[in-house]
Amino acid sequence: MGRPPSSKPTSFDIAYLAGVSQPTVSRALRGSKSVSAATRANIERIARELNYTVDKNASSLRSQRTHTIALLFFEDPTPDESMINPFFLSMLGSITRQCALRGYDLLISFQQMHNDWHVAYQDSHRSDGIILLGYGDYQLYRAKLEHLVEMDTKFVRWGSVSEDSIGLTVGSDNIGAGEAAGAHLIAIGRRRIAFLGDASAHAPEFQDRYTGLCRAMAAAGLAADPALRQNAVSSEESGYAAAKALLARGTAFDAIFAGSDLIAIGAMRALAEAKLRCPQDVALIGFDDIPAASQTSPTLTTVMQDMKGAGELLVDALLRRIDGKDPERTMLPARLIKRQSTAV
Amino acid sequence: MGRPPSSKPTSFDIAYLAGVSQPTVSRALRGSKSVSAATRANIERIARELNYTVDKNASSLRSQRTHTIALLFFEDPTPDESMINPFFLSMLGSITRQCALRGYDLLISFQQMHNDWHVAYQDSHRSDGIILLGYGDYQLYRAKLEHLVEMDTKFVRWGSVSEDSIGLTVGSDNIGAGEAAGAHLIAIGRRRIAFLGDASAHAPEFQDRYTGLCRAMAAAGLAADPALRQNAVSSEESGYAAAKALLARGTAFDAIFAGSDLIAIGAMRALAEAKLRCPQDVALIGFDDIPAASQTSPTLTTVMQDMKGAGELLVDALLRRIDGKDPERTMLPARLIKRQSTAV
DNA sequence: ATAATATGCGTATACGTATACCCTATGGTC
DNA sequence: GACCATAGGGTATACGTATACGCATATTAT
Repeated sequence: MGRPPSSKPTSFDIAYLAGVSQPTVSRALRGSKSVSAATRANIERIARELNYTVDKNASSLRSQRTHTIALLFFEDPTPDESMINPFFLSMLGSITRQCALRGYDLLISFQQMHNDWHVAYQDSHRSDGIILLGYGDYQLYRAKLEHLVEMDTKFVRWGSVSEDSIGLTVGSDNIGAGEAAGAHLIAIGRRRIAFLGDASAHAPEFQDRYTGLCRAMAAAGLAADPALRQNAVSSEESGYAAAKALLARGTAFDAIFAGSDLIAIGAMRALAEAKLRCPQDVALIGFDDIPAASQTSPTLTTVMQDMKGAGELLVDALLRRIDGKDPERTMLPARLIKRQSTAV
Repeated sequence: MGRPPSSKPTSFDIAYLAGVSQPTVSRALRGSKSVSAATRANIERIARELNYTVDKNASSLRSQRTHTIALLFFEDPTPDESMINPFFLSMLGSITRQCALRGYDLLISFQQMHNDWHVAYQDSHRSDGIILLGYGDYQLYRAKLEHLVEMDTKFVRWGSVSEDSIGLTVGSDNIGAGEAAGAHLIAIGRRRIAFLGDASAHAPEFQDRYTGLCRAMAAAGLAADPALRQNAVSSEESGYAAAKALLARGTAFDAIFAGSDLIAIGAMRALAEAKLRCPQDVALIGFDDIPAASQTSPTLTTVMQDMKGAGELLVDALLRRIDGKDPERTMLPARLIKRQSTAV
């Protein structure tokens, strides 16, 4: 048989040159121990010379393993279509790297929540598993998640770990972080601590942060005043409005713990307008440590989530799940970043 | 033959249920016109009922088309491994969306420049084409690019379009943008315009921006003074040092065009230290419109590149190249954003 | 009416790999 | 010396799809 050296080399080409059969080539390159060292070395040499690479499609088809992970971003329908939540973007780096490290390819896709992504990715053999990153409100597609579980599709998602979970969830220790934030405020002498953040089941992370705050207060013998809890979604506008509402209500407070930095920045503006000094009159803590948090005046004390660790943990957890094992760990510690807004 | 309905449905299952042969199913679902409307409708109905999706691996293997694009990020080896250049990240959104729109999957990978990515991606049939995003210095892997061309691998990269290109390049109209920046400075009465940016062939974008500036000056009957050109790489430190050097040299100037915002911000600091007012004494223009540009004091006039258009154009150009056609357009207009640093 | 198309589909096969199974030589065991 | 395990690797085949080809029937042209 003539070997046309022009076209991409296959395992047959190598087999021919090495004087063995094609399966032997496959075995040698995949590390099967039923190939002699000499044969394997020879095959590897020839493969290198020919610039041979295993055809991923054929390999995946035969083995039913793609060595690929799909990353699905979910997004609110936003006017500016090219925006991505910077918070999740920062995870992308570590996810990519962790995948590469583990020998997996990474497939990326943005999804509107109403799409049939759960069908498209479960059966088309594009990936061995799925990572879901979204805006937290998994209630909206609970049914689809349940469908994934039913079809035994492997997936992990980023979210609130303590929540009654569908499938596997990885997330920051929001309760612990909230507790640390509360403890810090108490340590600087604050007693009347307000919380700004969505109280509904649609935002379990916010719930957890509030729970942590309450826990810290309880530990200090304080009671959380329900009147000091004000709803807000994660935006500057919403934070501004929430702080305004709180002020209008007239209930006294000497600190605010905001569910996110955006909320905190909005609140900061409301405080300034009300001629309240931060931190002297009202100390302020945010969450996320977005870049703007170190640019505000005063700079914002906040909680930094370990995005690098998050990406790695998501990948690790998913790979364990794919291998039929259970992940050891799904919660990540977060770190309090102390800045001027709590420096008294 | 029994149909085990438990396992993932294949085209054979559909064929059986529809009473046709498997190839007919394939033809029907791929839109071949040699299938009757009735048969096609029936097949499509059954496919929907079974939640059937085409097995991507088998399809790609047979057709030798993956309908997947690989996006390769190149990065300087950086201590913080999870950092991604935010500039390229902002392109990711539009690239992803454009891929989805065109029915392509997107494979993402970070690469160190020394790796053998050119081998791994050209032959393993993972993708039909490659998008390369990096830090501009393609000289460093010129050989690998030539290898890609030689192997007839389809790829596009982001960079300086005017440069003597290997393969297909998409980029902003740096010359036009430089010209616009120069024209603006001249319009506000500036005559002695300094340029901060790398003059070597490693930074063709900077070269182009300078060329544009010279062109604008020439159009106004002015000559660019070579003494007012100062080397700098894209970092705040380097911009600071470059401005310092310029000031130390004592050559008079009333404006600075910086090759990037980071350089401009560094220069702004040097000006402040030298007790020079911006823009009154020295007007300043940057490039890129990074978020910080609107936070500086004074806010920074700069050039905004069309990242959304860039992503779309990269994908479009690559798909045309894959189809054997040549792209119509590879250059994107950039837009001058006027802020306080040139407001006199 | 007969030949020339076209329509709609079945038959056979290829894509490149991985694995179940089988076979042949060794070498050691009793 | 008959017996069995083991190493090393060949044979056959499956993974699920897409396409070249052929073959009827239906349609039109002549």
